[in-house]
Amino acid sequence: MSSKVTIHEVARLSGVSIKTVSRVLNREPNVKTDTRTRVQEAVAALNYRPNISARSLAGSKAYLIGVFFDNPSPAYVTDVQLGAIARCREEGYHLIVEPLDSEGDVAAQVEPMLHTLRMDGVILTPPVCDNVAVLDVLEAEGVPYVRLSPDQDLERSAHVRMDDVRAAYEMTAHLISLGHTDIGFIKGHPEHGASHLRYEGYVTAMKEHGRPVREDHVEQGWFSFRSGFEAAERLLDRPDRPTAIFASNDDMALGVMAVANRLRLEVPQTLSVAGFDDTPGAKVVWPQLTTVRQPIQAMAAAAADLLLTGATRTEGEAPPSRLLDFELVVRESTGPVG
Amino acid sequence: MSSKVTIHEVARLSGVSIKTVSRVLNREPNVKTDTRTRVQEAVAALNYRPNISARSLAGSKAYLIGVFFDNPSPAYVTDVQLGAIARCREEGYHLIVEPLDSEGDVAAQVEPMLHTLRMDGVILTPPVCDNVAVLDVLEAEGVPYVRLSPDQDLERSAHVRMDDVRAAYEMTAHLISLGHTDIGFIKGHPEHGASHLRYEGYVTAMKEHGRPVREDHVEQGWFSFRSGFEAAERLLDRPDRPTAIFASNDDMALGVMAVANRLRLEVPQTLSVAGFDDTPGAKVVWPQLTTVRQPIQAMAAAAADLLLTGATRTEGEAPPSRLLDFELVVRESTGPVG
DNA sequence: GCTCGCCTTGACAAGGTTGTCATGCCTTTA
DNA sequence: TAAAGGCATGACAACCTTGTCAAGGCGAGC
Repeated sequence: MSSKVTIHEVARLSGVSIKTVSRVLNREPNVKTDTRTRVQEAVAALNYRPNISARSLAGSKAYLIGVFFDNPSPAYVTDVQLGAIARCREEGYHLIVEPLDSEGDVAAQVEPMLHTLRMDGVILTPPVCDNVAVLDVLEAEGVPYVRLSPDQDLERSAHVRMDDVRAAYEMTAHLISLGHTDIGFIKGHPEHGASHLRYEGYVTAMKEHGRPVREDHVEQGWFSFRSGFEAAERLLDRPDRPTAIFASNDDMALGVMAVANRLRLEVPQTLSVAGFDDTPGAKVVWPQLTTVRQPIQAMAAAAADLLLTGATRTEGEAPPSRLLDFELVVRESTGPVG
Repeated sequence: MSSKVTIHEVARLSGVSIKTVSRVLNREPNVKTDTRTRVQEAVAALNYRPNISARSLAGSKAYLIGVFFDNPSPAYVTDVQLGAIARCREEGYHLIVEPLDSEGDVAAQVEPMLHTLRMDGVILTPPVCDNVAVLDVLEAEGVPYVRLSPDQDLERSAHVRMDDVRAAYEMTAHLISLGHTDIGFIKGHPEHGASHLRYEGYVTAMKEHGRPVREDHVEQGWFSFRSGFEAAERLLDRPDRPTAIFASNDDMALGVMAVANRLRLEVPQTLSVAGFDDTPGAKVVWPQLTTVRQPIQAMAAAAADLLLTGATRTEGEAPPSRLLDFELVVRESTGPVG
């Protein structure tokens, strides 16, 4: 059993009042350096840790940040958690995870948990971050929130995102620099905002480099392995096939690789393949996939930071936002035209 | 802003004392049905939700279950969270996630968080679940915990696991039933307990079916894609290669598939490949991988259940444990001997 | 009819921290 | 020199619920 040391004992040992100990713990101003030091020594000596329940009952803060998700990708979710925790720990905050069941009434699930356990802030990942009902509840309850890679209504709240357009532009430019002219493209799920942005980057890069965007070299996909596989079959099983394919995400790119294998097309000698997201699967394939890495952990950390510093509390001002840099990860699936 | 309704107002509206409302909320016995109903109506009318901080300060429960992990597999971690949450929600508990940095002093990370935020229980995933220092801290702090798939010292605490031996046995039997005689095996990381169990299942099945275990058809791997790839190169790049390979996990099995592709061996016509774990990657490969599914969500739910029902509070008795069933997932990567 | 004991309920303290307000001292300003 | 204001600190209430203990009512057994 742990000996529960209270603030009382720290006060007694350091010879000050409870309130002063509290001030030191909360880094409040107006405490003599001398006193502050003495208290800190007592805290260390007794191995005292404030009781979080008492804290949040008495004060306004709960020392809890929520992460709501409804995201099918475990890798994404875990990265968000790791990034958020990294920042939260510095301030003594904890992370509470709330998977949402998108099949049901999401807003109805959110309301009780917000009500019971007053979190100091919530991080929303796609696609929940675009669920208007959830945002409404959050605002009604007065809980600050930050959205990660939101798709719609950017001005509505604080958010953190990455420049999908430029990333897709640079990946396309990378393929062009390898000598490719006919670069196929597989679009993502049409209802996912990133799809349009990535396509836009591809088109812009092609045009700026004087490459025509051939209608018959652009296929619609749905972000799934299968849809990538099928799109690749249509693109590759004919004589005038492209020498490179840029898929809007890794899963679809893996589908392209599978078709290439099946058709006995050497990657990257005969066909270059590029993906987007740098999922774990990108490394679990041979050859390893060239892709774009989203700085997910950093984005989540930035979101936590906005929450912890109170940057979301803007009166009338536009909500703050952060735009983080992506990283082009060039592996073995792309190479010069053979 | 949400109107903060207190238990006081519920008491006033229903015409009973605060304490009686509390009794109803906590489903305590000895409350007249009539009274209970009246209180419940008032709760509903006011949309009252108890304040969790006040609850845990006054009472013993914190309504928080922790999940500690240090697991490189996002899919695993997410499944654990989903499984645990499913059970926790039923009882109004929340999940607090604490990724541990295995590079540092893990026990030192655990102590403060346990001390600050008194969780009612903790779920430990591999490999943290076998970290003796962490278990020591947990016990010193008097926090109940349940381990998932622990490897050592099973009797030390409550735990939930799956029968790895039998699963490996059945996968091997499946391959044998398809007509395979020379079945290669790739072992997992030697310091991971599951490795030995899975190998044991393989050996037992081979022997019971009168198949010899050829030393040169068993390779050491480390659970990584690369190690599977390299092991497969050794197994396959020779005339007397096996007609089937059973890898101790999916990542290594995917490595095998990559080598097969490279060597132009048709899967499953020329070579059958089986994995273990049913990771997302198993479906993102062509042909899709035959593997063993661990009921991770169910295991986590069982762990949460042990915690919530107080089953871990055994006085002198042996700690409780649960053994869950696995599932053989037969997909396209295994087939009859060609 | 009386005692015993169970069921039902309520009054009150406790739980550990923060917020508010008051106090005393020291420094600056007129 | 006196007044004003800032700094450092402490006393005490407040936060909202649960645990403890006592009390009243009622039925069963003798």
